[in-house]
Amino acid sequence: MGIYYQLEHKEKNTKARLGKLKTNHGVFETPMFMPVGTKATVKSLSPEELYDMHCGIILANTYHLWLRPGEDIIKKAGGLHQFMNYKGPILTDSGGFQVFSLAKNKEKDICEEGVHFKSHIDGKKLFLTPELSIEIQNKLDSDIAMSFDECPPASASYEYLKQSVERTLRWAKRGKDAHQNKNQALFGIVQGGAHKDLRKHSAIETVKMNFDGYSIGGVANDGESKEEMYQAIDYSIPYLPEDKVRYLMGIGEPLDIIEAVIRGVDIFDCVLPTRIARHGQAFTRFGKINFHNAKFKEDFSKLEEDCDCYTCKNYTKAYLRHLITTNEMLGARLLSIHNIAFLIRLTEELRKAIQDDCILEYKKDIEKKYLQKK
RNA sequence: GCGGUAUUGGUGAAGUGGUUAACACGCUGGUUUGUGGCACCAGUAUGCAAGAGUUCGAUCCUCUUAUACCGCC
Repeated sequence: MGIYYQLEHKEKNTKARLGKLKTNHGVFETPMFMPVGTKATVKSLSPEELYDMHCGIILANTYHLWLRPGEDIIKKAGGLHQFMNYKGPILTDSGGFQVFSLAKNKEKDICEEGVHFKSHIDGKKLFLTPELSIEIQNKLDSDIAMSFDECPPASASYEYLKQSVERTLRWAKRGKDAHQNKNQALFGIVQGGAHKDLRKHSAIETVKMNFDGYSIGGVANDGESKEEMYQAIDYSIPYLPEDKVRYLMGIGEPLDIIEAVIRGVDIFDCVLPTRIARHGQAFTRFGKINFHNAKFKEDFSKLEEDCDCYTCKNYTKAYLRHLITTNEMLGARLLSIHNIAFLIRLTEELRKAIQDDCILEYKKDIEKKYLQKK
């Protein structure tokens, strides 16, 4: 039955919206942050833990699962949910982003038919097409599949972006035609860099194809500025239908999430909470903190006193610093738990603020604390 | 007591009679936004055991002292 988005409330002063997304694996409220589990695992967390953290939906990656273990094995296992024992909704990214990062020579490797690139595992030559990406995702049986798009950086030339948008539209159509799995939703992706006309055109034409939801892509791949990100959102949102969910791909800095929600976005995904955790950093209300910093050596307070995550309930900063500086795997795990909990809580608070029509005040409050640095 | 060898930053250590003493680790900061990559970037000895001498110039040569290790009495 795919998915169903229900708009529940529009915030009075901004474009922020509160909604519910119904999937075959449960309902979750939006705005929502989606942790990234590229290889069918959110690094260091068990699927059960994630589920218990009220994580609405997680993301897995078509490209990585295609290479290992292969979509047929996952199909044999009974689909991605069965395979990884995750009860909640799962979205699969199409591999479009990996194409961007793995195709060496863009001109040569990206052609109308699809993309040539080399496996990051063994260097084997691979060819991914919109049809193949969708076919793989059909087999993975995620709740939401993503269209296979080209994901150029906003810094690309206008001419390049213009052609890229057209190609992504053609690929979207091909993917939609190839989509077979009736239980799986399919999202379209709006591209066009930070150009008003390209975003508008991309959005309008993508919406014409009538996808189950819409994404804004190309804002988190190669040093896009905040300004470019906001433009990409603002130029796309007006052309997206109200009754479909909106997903901003790759964004996860707390303040960026707030800005994007205010501009009308519903869902986010980002590797940041788990990646910075592995590098010893944690989100807090008072900004990001770095456990490599010597000042935590004898700090026996909790990471965040008012956070109810497993890490904050049980461990001190001094211990977390010790785990991080000694490169113990528990350190990365405990910080990942906290960082994901932090972003989930942030979206919870945003939903409350939308409900109460006070998201601008909420933003001001959070910004003041977040930027002051402890 | 006599001989030999050694003594370079927090650590392990390169090195040369001549502008800013290599490298690694550690340490101190920072970066990370649809995850190939627990990664990347930056800073970190005004000084080469101490003192004196030779020299235009010494961490590198000479002497004295200290310390360590190895022999011998």
